[in-house]
Parts: sequence; C-alpha cells; structure tokens
Amino acid sequence: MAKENSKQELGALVAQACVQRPRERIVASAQDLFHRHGIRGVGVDAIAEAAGTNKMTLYRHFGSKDDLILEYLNYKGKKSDEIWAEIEGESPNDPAGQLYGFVEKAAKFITEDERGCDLANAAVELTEQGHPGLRVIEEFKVRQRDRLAGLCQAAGASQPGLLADALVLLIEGARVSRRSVGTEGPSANFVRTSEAVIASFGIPPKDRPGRAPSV
Amino acid sequence: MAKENSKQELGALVAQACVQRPRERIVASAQDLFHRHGIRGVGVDAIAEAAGTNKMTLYRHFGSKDDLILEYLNYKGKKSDEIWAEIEGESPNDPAGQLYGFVEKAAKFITEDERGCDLANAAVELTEQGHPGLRVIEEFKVRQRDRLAGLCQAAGASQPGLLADALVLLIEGARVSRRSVGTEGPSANFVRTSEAVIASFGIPPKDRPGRAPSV
DNA sequence: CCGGAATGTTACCGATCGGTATCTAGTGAT
DNA sequence: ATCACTAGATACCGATCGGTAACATTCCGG
Repeated sequence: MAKENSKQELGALVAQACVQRPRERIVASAQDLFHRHGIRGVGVDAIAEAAGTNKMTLYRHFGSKDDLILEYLNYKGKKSDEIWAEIEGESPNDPAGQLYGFVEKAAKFITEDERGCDLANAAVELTEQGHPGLRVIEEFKVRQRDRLAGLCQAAGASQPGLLADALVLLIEGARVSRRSVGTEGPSANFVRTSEAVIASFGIPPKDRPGRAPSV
Repeated sequence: MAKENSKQELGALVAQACVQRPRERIVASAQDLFHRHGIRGVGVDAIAEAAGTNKMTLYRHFGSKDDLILEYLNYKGKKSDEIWAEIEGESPNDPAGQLYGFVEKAAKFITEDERGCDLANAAVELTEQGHPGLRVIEEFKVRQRDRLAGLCQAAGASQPGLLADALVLLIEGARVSRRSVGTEGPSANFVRTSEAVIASFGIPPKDRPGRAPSV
C-alpha cells in the first residue's frame, strides 16, 4: 500500500494556533482530518497531535474514536442548519427564492469542496452495520429532504414531495460525481438541470440578476 | 472503535467452493470483501483466508494490495460493459428503448444493492491523492457518461449531452441516497423522475408493458 | 517417474491501530 | 498557600496492518 499524503496539515496547524481549550482543538482537528483523509484514514494519534495535545487528553474528553466520529457527524449537521438559516435570511418570505438560493448554495459547495458530502462519505466508510453514526446520517438526510419538501410545497410546486426527491438526487449525484470526475463532468450542469426541473413543477423561474423583468 | 462485522462471510465461502485456481479465488474474495466492508476495511490476510489460501500465495499473484484494488476496480468496469451489452441485446436498434432499459437496469441495482456504486465508494476511500485507482474510476465514469450521451443523441434528444449529465446525476444520487436513507427515500422516485426528464428532452415515453398503444 | 513450477505453512518484520496506566506539571478559586 | 481539577508526557497493552523469508508440499507435463 502506497503511503498516505504527508504534506503539511494546514488546517490542523490553524486549529492549533487558536488558543481554545484542548477539547475544541481536538474537534477542530478531527473535522479537518476526517474530511480530508476519511474516517478510517485517520488515527486518534494523528488527531491528538494535530490538535497540539496528546492521546490521553483526547480520551479524557471522548470515550472512544466512535464518540469523536459522532461529534464530527453532528457538527456537520449543525453547519447545515446554519446554511439553511442563511438561505432564509437572504430570501425572507419567498419560498421560491429560497429554493433557488438552496440550489445555488449547493452548487457552491459542489465546486468548492472536492471531497463531496462528508455525511454521505461517512456512510460509505461506516460499513459496520448498526454503527451509531449511520443513524445520525440518516436523520440528517431525512431532515434535509423534508425541509426541501416543505419549501417546494410553500413555493407552490405541483408535487412537492416528488420535486424534493428529484432535487435530492441531483444534489447527491452532483457531489459524488464531482469527486469522481471533477468539476468539468456532469456536475457542471447541476444548476441548469435543477432549475429546469424546478420550473417543470410549476414554480416560476427566478429573476436573473441583471435581467430586467419582462413586464 | 467497535469491532467490524464478523458474521459468516457467505460470498467468501462460495468463492472457496468453486474449485478455480488460487488467483481466481483471490479476486473473487477481494470483490466480495471490498464490496461489503470497503477497501480500507479489509486486510490482505482476510482476503487470503476467504479465498481458502494464504497471504504468501496472494502476494505471488499481486505485488501489493494496491494491485488487488486495481484488479477490483477494473473488474467492476468489465461487469458494467456486460450490462451495456445486455441492454443493447434487449432493445436492438432502438436507442430510446435502450435508454429506458438503462434506467430500469439502474433502478434494479439501486434497490438490490444496498452498498451503492463500488467505484464511487472507492473514490471516497482512496484519499491518497494520485492513487492509480482514481484514474480507473474516472475513466470508467467518463466512458459511462459518453455512452449515455451517445444513446441520448441516437434517440433524438434535443440536448443529448445535457440529458446524459442529468441522468448521471440522478443515478449517482439515487445510489448514494439509497445508502444513506434506504429504498424508501428519494431513490424510490428515481425511475419516475428519470423518465420525466428524458421525456422533457423530446424523447417519446416508452410503451408501458400491459398498456395498449394509444393508436 | 522425474523435475520444475505452483502452492501451502510458519514465522517473522516494523509500523500503526484503538485504548489505558501512571506520574508530573500547571491552573484557578478559595 | 492550599486544594482540586485539568492537561501533558511517556510508556505500555494486544491486535492488526502490509509485506517478506525460508522451507515443505503438492501437482502436472514431459
């Protein structure tokens, strides 16, 4: 087996630079390392070292690596909640606008983050059936889908549930495709396809910035 | 870390039962174990034992675990070629029929295989940048998309490339979603959504079996 | 029947895995 | 100054990782 990347762990150093307490530094390092190398590709030693502390202190805060994984997964869920709040703030009382905002936000993540969805990736790595992390992932994905469905309904979609499912498939697909074949592959057409699908469910296309309204 | 599944490795025993030469038994076991537990979740010892042989013989046929991984990846690509041949055989000289056949075939895999696409999963696990397996995965995914695009064009789609990309996103998304939230989630609507998208590109919907033609 | 190739067996290598014990050094509040 | 709590340091545990050396055995073609 060829050896893993050993180039400088930038994010980890950043985590160390912040003078937070060890617990915060540990979770920050775990976020960064799990994201970059995968859950099974990172050992607790590496996390502790990246956090500028040691394994003993890590185990005083987290009973096991699995605990740390759960922390990682839940954190990603909270991050997503923040993004939903952003979207709502940018288009208050405008479900259709929020829907398009969501698509654009998703597109941004697809192009900027080469590693794809951390939750979906974790589901691939957690092959041990019944692993507690799988429940966290499922709950998050279901919540995400239901939120999307609520938005579709509020925006007046003809079949909100079906539209939400279609958008979920497109988003998940774009993230995983971006990982396999890069930004020039099928994920490049994610926004165009998503907007076409949304429109086909009876939701009027959004006003493109810079283009005068047709009335 | 909780321990990995240790329930009987059925497929492995099957591989052992077939009286092929060690090499074939090894690749068969690797297929099965990599698929079920992920690449990083399986050691060479486990593969050798599942193949009814030992590590030494394994290393006489494969120089490293990475070599075995490449064998695994390439095998999946060949399997896919066979499926394309099936599709062509079932609807000869009927591009639109092959397109719908592809969607149905994909749906079958989505529901039957809980682990999703092995190539996409491998891309998640192979975090070491520049790993030779990543090239194999990319080549396969590109080939798959181009084949799909060719079919879309032959079927007379208005924008064949765009339709092919959309279908790729839907398929990839359905496979990864099925893994996170099961068959009752968004992937349940994969066929309906895909057929709607295909139709929206100007390709006539296929004749549903059991429904009389409208003329 | 013989000889070479393929396979099996066992033991080993250094490294890393997740996790723990022990002891010391620092810290802040009273 | 004291005391309890937090954190650092180091060594260790058994298990497993990918990979190899050496030798015994089996098998098959000539």
